[in-house]
Amino acid sequence: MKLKKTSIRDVAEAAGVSLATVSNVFSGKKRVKESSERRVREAADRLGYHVDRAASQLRSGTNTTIAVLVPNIDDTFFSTIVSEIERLAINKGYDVLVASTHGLAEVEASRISALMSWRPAGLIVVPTTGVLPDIFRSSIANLPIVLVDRTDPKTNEFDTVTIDNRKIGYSTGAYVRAKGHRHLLLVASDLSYPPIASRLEGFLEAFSAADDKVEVVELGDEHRNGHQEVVNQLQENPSITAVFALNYMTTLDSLSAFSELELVVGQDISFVAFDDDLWMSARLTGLTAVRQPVKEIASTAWTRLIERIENSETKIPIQSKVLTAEIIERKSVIDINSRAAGFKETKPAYYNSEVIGSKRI
Amino acid sequence: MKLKKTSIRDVAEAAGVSLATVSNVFSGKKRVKESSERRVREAADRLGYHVDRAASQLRSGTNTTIAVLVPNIDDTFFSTIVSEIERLAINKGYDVLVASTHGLAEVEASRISALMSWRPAGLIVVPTTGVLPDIFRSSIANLPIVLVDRTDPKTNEFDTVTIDNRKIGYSTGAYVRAKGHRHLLLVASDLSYPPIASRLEGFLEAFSAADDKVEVVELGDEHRNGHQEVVNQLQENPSITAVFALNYMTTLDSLSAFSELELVVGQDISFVAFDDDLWMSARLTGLTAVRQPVKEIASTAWTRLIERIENSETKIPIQSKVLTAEIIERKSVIDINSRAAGFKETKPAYYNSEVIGSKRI
DNA sequence: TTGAAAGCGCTAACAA
DNA sequence: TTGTTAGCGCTTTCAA
Repeated sequence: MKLKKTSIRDVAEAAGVSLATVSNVFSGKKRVKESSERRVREAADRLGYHVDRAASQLRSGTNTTIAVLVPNIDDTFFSTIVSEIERLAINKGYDVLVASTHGLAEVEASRISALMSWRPAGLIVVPTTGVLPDIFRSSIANLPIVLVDRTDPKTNEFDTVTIDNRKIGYSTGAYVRAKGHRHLLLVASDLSYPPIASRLEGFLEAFSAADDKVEVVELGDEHRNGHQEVVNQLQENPSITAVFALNYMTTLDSLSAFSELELVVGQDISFVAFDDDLWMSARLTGLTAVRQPVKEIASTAWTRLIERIENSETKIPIQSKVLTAEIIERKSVIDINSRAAGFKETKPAYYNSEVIGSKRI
Repeated sequence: MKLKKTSIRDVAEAAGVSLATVSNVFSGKKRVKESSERRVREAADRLGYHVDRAASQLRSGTNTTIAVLVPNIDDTFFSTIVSEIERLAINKGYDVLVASTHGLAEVEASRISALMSWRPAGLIVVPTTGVLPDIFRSSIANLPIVLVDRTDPKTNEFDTVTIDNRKIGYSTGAYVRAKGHRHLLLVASDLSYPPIASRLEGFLEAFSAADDKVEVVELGDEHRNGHQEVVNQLQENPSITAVFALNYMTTLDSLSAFSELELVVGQDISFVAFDDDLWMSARLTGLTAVRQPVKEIASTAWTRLIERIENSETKIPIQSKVLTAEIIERKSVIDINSRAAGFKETKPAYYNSEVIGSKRI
């Protein structure tokens, strides 16, 4: 039962016009008499006709598709980027093709290859490993490409959009240190990822005085029971007063560890999370977190890409855009200075709600 | 500088074979002598050649693309579905085209239209509104389609995959009631969405005894300051002892409200969250939550779709698959019965960690 | 095992 | 304003 799909020819016949007229109605490239247009649209609707992109693209040689490759779609950071790029692209008449590597470096090359066979007008890639497959060099010559996040901004082969990881690491280090903390635990995922390494590096720069001490755990990017290692570190180093997670997954691992040790954040332990998310503020003790400007990262990447696409004749120099992350200060980092200075210790805030509380129970 | 893309012809010339041979090397549909194959692949690599899908698809009439349309990619529930479908599809040699409506019903029709022009082999749609645009009826005749989540399983036009929302609503109602709660607040997003309405309905069935009382707030699907309405309800009804959020966004709104009122979950107020997420267990008081079998939803939809695609000749009857959600019990729902019966009130668990705590500060 | 040639559905160039 | 026609890059006969 392989009934033929309706084609431009069917519509032309049904509307009593030529192929070219139908084409013009849908492409809008040439004026069509209103009455013809109406008949064409009516026939198309009735027959359920949609322009065939494959044929259109093949014939015209133009392509209004851009491809996006991310490590994981089910990671807020990446899905927000994809979502934002899609919004901007559609707005400009482009369609977006999304692929993910599911965090597998060996999948990356084959996914890129698959994307390439769509002949996209441009490519936005969040490299899974930070190292680009060689496939890029040969097949991608001359295709607009923007690399995002997990990449070295100092590369001079492609445009890049990153955040200043060293700087936000430094700022966080300085922030925590100013609050009086001197022994700290850094929870990293995979130190071989450039952004993670830079965050660490920046932090250590700010936290390098004689009496400063930093422990580092590397949990890997698979997060299998990562919190146990955090628990161990905390137990082995009772003088640790604060923890800084270097990405979202290790933020969760850290919190799990606190929960297991029955440590109250912002009371027994200070904490800085990475990648702000809605739930971090929907707590009694809001989590102080590093917020990456995700949407801005996406829009910057999009702007760079479309600029190259629309000026493919011009030689535009490679650009590396570095954006800035910020610390959203909430209540999870205690100021030890004031305590040391005899600051009057108060009960946790929610104790004041005993009245309401007891009314309810 | 419009340098021509390398085509199958270039590869054929470089390898000294015919077009057909190159085609066969990449499609694998006919045997090719090993030496020819090697020369072809070598030439292709050198020239950076990838089969042009548009041309391939146009000529062959076959299409290995499936399209997925969701309301939002940056929503864990949907992005997990997309991610899982993509994984399964690629495994079978299909490519996935993702589009989102950004929650806008009026965008839905145009997105579907755009997807259709790719001539996909099948379509998986999470309707934004629960009402399908008419476009479906005309243009989609005969195309395999599976509707997921926001749809009425009783439809007999398309295959559907949903969860038993009424049942999980009922179970939650029964659970909370068994814990002794009698006055409760339900926090809904948009009651016009079938799943939300069913959850509510099921809950009310279990919570309908003479002394039961349920307040319902509808916050809308835009979640602008939704938590304020929860705060109001809680203040107006001091006898409310438990809250059930009907979806993920209202879960966050509820928690924000508790935080604003300085109510400790699992102590001053009982709470059941919707859509389990990692952070819900990474807390001192883990959140009891309804977990939807997201991956199973995705794989079921995929299985149904591929079945139809691969048996397009056969008439398969419409199927409605209804999966079951489950309650993940943690600590956020207090058992009021035992309290009422003179249960010895204990300090919150983390008080036992004072020793560790004081060591740290 | 390979090659030659036709044609998928569309758009662009040109003619009317 | 509309119609005619060639051909985009590929796959699929069919013949060698």
